[in-house]
Amino acid sequence: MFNELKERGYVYQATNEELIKKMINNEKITFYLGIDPTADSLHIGHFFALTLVRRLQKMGHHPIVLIGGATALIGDPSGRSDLRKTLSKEQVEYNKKEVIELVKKFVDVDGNNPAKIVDNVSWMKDNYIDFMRKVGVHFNVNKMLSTDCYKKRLEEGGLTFLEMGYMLMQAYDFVHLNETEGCVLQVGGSDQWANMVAGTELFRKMNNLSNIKNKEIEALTCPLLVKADGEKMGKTSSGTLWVSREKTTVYDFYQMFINSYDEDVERLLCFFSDYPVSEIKKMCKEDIIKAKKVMAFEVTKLVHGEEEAIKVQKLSEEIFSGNNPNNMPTVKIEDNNINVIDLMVKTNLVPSKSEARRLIEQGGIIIDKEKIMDTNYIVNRKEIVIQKGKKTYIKVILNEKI
RNA sequence: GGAGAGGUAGCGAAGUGGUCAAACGCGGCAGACUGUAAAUCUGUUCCUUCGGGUUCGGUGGUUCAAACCCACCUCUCUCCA
Repeated sequence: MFNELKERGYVYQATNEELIKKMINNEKITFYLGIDPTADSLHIGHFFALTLVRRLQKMGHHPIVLIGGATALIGDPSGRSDLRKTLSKEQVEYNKKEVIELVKKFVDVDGNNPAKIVDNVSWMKDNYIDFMRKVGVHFNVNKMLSTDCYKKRLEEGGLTFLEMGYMLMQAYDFVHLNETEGCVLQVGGSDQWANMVAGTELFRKMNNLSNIKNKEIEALTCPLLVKADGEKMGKTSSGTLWVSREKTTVYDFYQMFINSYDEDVERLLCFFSDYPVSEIKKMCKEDIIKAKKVMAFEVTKLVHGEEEAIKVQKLSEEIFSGNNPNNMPTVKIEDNNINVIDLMVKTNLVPSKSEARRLIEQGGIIIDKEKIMDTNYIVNRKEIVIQKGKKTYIKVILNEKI
C-alpha cells in the first residue's frame, strides 16, 4: 500500500520512511492533516493533500482533519517573504465554517471509518505562561532560524515573534493529537516539513523517549503541486483556483486542467485518478491529448462530481469545436444596440475600455465567428457569442431585464 | 530610543528639476505557428468622451514647471541599544 503511494508520487519527505511504510502496510493508524482556514474556500493545493487523506482512509487508516482555527489567527510564515495579513477572529470563524463544509465533501465523515474534524482552538486556550513553560522550552531559536521555511522571511527581514510562535503551535497540535487521539502520523505539503518535524521532535522531547523504539510519531510530506514551469499550480489570471464553484466556476476549473503542460499530465493523473500507474503511463505515451482530457475530467469529477464533470467536458468540447451550445457561460445585460467596447466592459470580459480597444485593434475579438476590427461596431442582435482570444468564449443575451 | 538606507506601474529595477505616462527585465494579454500543450517570433501592457485626465508611500511647501528640491508624517530594511 505504501508503495502505491510512493509510485503515485505522494511521498516526498518522511521522518522515517521504513517505519511509516510499516505503519501503513501493517497497521491501522490514526493520522492527521492540518488546514488553516485563512480563506473561505480551499484551493487546489489543499485538495491535493486531501486526496492523500482519501487514499489513506480507503486503506483503512483513520483520518483526522485539523482545522487550524487557532493557527490561522497567527499565520504561517513558512516560505513567505512578507508578513501574512492578520485575519480577524470573525473572519476566521466564517472561513472555518466554509472550509469544514468543503472538507466534508472530499473526505468521508460517515460510514464505518469516518474522518474526525477537529479545531486546534479548542486546546490552544492554555495561558501564555503555561504554554511557554510546557512547549516553548523545547524550542531552540537558532535551530528554527536555520530552517528553510524561515529563509525568505529572514532575508526580507522583519520576522516577528508572532510568526515564530506558529511553529510551536503546530508542533504542539501533533503532540496533543497523539495524547488525545493516538495520532501517530502527520501528512501535509512539503512546505510544512519544518513545522511537522518540529512536532515529532517536540513529542520526543516532552516524553523524553529518544531511546524508546516504536514510540515515535512520524511525518510525511507530499510534493508541492507545481507546474512544469515551476510555478505553483492553481494561480490563474483571475486569481486562485478554488474548489468551490461559487468562487471558481466548474468550467474555469476544467479549463485550467485542460490547459496544463503535457509534462504535468502523468503526475496529475496519478494524483487525481485511480487508474493504475502503468495504465496512466501508457495513456500518456499513446495519446497525450486524450490523456489530458481524461485527467481534466477526473479532477473535475473528484471536486465537482461526475454529473458536473460530464456536463463541463461536453460543453468544453462543443465550444472548442466551433459549436455554440446552450449552456455556454452566459451573461445577460439590459442594453440593446450597444457598442462592442461597452459590451465587453459590461460583461466583465475586460477590465477597461482601453483594454477592449486594444484587443479589437489586435484582432483578438470575434463575434459570432466574425472578426471585429471596428471599435465602433454596434451589437444589435438579441444574442451573440463573443470570443476573446482563443480560449475565452461567452454568450451574451441582450435586452434582458435583470 | 540612536545612526544610516530606502518606499517608482502586477513584480523586479532604472530615472534624481522640464525632452517622464516614466528605460529595461519578468509576468500578463493579443497575433502568427500549433494540439485549447510547450518552444519560437511579432505586437501590446494606467484611464480616456482620443481633446486630454490621474500616477512614482502620505500631506503640505518652493518653483513658470516636481517621481526628482524642502518640511512634516508614515511604513520597511541595516547597524547600535
